[in-house]
Amino acid sequence: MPGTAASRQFPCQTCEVRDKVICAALDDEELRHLSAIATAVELKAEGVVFHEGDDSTYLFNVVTGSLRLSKLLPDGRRQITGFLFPGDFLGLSIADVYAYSAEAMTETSLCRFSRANLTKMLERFPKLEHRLLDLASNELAQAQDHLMILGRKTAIERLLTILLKLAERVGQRDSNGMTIELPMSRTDLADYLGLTTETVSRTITRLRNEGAVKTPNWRTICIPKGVELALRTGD
Amino acid sequence: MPGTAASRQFPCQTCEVRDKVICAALDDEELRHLSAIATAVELKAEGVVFHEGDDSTYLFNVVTGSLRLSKLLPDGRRQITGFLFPGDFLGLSIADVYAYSAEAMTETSLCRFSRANLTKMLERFPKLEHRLLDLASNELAQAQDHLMILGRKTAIERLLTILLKLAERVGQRDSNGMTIELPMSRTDLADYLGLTTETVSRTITRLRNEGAVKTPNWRTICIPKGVELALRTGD
DNA sequence: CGGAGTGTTGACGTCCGTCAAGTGGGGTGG
DNA sequence: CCACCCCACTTGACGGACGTCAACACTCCG
Repeated sequence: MPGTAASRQFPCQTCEVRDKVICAALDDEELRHLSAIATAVELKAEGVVFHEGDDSTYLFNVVTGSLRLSKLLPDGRRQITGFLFPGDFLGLSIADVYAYSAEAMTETSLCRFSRANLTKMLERFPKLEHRLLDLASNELAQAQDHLMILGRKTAIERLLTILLKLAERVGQRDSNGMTIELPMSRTDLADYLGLTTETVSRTITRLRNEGAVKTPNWRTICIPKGVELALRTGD
Repeated sequence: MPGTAASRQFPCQTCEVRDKVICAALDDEELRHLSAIATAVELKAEGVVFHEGDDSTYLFNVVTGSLRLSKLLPDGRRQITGFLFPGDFLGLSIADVYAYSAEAMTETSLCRFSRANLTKMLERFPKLEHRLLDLASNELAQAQDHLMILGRKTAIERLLTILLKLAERVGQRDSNGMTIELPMSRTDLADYLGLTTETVSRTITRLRNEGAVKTPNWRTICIPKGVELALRTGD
């Protein structure tokens, strides 16, 4: 019966990412405790979560929206190390400062934990720490794929690789193939892929001319069904 | 008194990396249990620990020596994702297969755990899992630095970055500056830095001509004291 | 309608890759 | 102990992929 102590709803129970990120490791009773130390954070497009070098006071779940993680060289050169989407975790760091900046690419909502509180939860629920290790291992594997992109792939291979990866995260499948609503600018893509905006633009044009993709507008990319299959099996 | 049950030595107690890797998280009593599931593994130079795609049955501590981790594209292009030295941990993977190959660059000894056994230990000693998360976070931060190298730095910057990093891990400091005994070939360096052996060679030559390094022989690089300082402060 | 921002296209330059020919040091064997 | 070879490394000549700089196009605003 609703309203009784045993069945009262708390926010996490109805969360869009209840079965992802760190929450997936906990049952409802345990999640109630985690819920108590969580704070909702809302960000507009281009809003800053934290800067490289800030004290790493908080950790976050991504609930809705999209983020970019980036590092800067002193002269301004930028490398984007990852794009985050709902269900991703943010803020793992052994040092006491963040090793990268995190910015919203679109309107975004996060679930925030203070490091101190979360550490206590980890001690209480070892399952949580196990889940974090899984997430970290995943990130590590992704980073290694990214290293291969940057170190050894050509511009066109880089672009196709990330398009396929984005298709898995944010793609809509229909009878014609995949449609991707890009949350990021050409500059963001370039800084992720180790290229310039001009090269990204030229490469997309080349793909369009070859019939590999369609671009109804700047932020939308369609991959026809046949092409997608060919790509997954290796060109 | 030596020889009694309470004080009997077991191998881990005298291990060179007792205070590093995952063992640092445990006291002597706990370490005794970990010791029971560990197997020593010895490798010659160029020996293979495992291949990309193998079942990830084991995890390892690096005790002595040096390893390279690498991924291959179908056409043979190689990206080295990391170099490992004593105290590093090897084998973190969420999937049931390794995401990269691991090969010894020099004579190497490892401490091997089966995944199944180690998982049991993690349940028994949450401190161990916490330690693994720390190690994974560290690796993640390293991977992000590596992404910056590959995506945004020039050949000479790439080389200087890795030389400084190697100096920290395997460098000998004396009155003249740092001396690095490189465990890896030019090809390994190239595949780590996203370059070719020719470019690595030319870049080292250039550094030598500019007086930034000395190379008594192929595998030895010296960084004079003044140069090292200039590099750390940003050229 | 006009301006600003993002994306595209073009002309040209450059850094690094490719291909090929040395060079030198360590190991083997005579 | 020396001669030879092998392999890793170096060096040179050249080319190409991508970067740079600049002009232009499209769209979203007011």
